Amino acid sequence: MAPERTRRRIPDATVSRLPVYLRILSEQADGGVESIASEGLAELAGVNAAKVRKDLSYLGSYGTRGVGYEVAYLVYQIRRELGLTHDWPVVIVGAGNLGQALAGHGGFGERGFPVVGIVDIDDAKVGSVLGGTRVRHIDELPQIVQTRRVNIGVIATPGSAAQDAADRLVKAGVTSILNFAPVVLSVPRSIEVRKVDLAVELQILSYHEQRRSAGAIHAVPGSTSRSASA
Amino acid sequence: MAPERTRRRIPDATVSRLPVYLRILSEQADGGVESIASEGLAELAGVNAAKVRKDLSYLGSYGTRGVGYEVAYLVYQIRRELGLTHDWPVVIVGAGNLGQALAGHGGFGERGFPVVGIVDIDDAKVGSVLGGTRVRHIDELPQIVQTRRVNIGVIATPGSAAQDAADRLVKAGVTSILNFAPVVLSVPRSIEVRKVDLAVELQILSYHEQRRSAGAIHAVPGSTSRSASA
DNA sequence: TGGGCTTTGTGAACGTGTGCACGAATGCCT
DNA sequence: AGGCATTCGTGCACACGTTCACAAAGCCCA
Repeated sequence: MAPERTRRRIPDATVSRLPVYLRILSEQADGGVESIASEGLAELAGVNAAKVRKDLSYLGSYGTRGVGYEVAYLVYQIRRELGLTHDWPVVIVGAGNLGQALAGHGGFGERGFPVVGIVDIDDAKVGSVLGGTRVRHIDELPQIVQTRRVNIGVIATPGSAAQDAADRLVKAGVTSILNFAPVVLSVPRSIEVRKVDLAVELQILSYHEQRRSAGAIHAVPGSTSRSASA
Repeated sequence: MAPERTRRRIPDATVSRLPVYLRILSEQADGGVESIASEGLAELAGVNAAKVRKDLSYLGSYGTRGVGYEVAYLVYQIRRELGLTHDWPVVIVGAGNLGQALAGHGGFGERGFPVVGIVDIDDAKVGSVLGGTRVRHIDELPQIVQTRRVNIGVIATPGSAAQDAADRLVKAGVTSILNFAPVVLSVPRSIEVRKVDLAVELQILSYHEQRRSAGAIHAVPGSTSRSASA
């Protein structure tokens, strides 16, 4: 008895590219560009032009044939679709190296994700100030989440503490989690989890390096062409 | 016998899961587990058992029917396939917030990716010590890459400096890049690039949150089941 | 006004990834 | 030794994602 989809479902692959388009289009808008063709956007995004058109078509038909897309309007539509018309406060769990870097980074708030709380389980870390936010004890998590209406939590703890952090976030009412710990989290299915794992990324690169040195006695021929311009 | 000299190509999706299996299997080995079935590994990795078997089958047939996989041997095989039989030194470009966190993280070296250099373009940052490594000027990059035989570079600069960092890394001889800057890099096709973009991840979560609040007036029914055990 | 040029939007073909279902292989028990 | 329970390896069908190719739709200019 699934209720009718009020809105078209956008494919995951497209959703993951929309933020890239959005950033590029915003830059173009700042640079005074008013209109852009799928070809141009594709080059800047490093993808195929047909893919750009198909991706944008999921938002509706906002292009003009023979002309292209109006940058400002496209920015507005993508922002609306991604839910970026208002800020999403986030709370960071873990005030170690990574938590500090994330909080101090600044890019969060500027991009619509203000850090409204940092918590740690270690009393020694509580009280210090990171990026304008005081570190509080993890027991205060429910209060922070509820008073600041936080939906998104960031786990920046060591792997050993990540599952506990996730449990606490879920219990406090967070419904989306960005996990930097190298652990497969176990959470209710209704919770959206995304994982960023540096070790995995490096190991994937390692695979390709290994493959390169194993197979390629003769080097890849003339591959100096560039995929996109700066 | 060594039948095929041409190494089977492993699908990208599989390559990205092998590091996860590897971590889990290593933990199991440390815990004294000697044998594991695809079902068990699948649960720990949060994936389908058939997928695990298919993934592992690309390495060759290292399981025993009716029994499962020998953990230690599987660890060895995955490490070999991923090229983790030796260390891969990495160099970090950018000694800002993120670069400092990465260098100080420690997880790099432990996992076979020792940080053998950190460089920055800002003289003010040169000379300070991060995670046991002294920050050097970016002009020294070629020397570091060559003397330490570095294949992998990490870009931890602001977006505005990322393309320059990439150009310098490529020129210095690096062939794989892990990019944390929110920029689509333009590099020769022969260079392997992986991108980690916090803003993109948060915006994807935002999309799902927005969708949740837009469509679901009535909440999803009883979805408290867990996908995997801790 | 009409022809030509440009660029979108999308059907269709192709490629990649996922998951089921089942034969084949192996160990264990009687 | 033979039968049974278990688990791997994989063929197959389906879902998802990518790319091509082209008609439709718009602008510009003579």
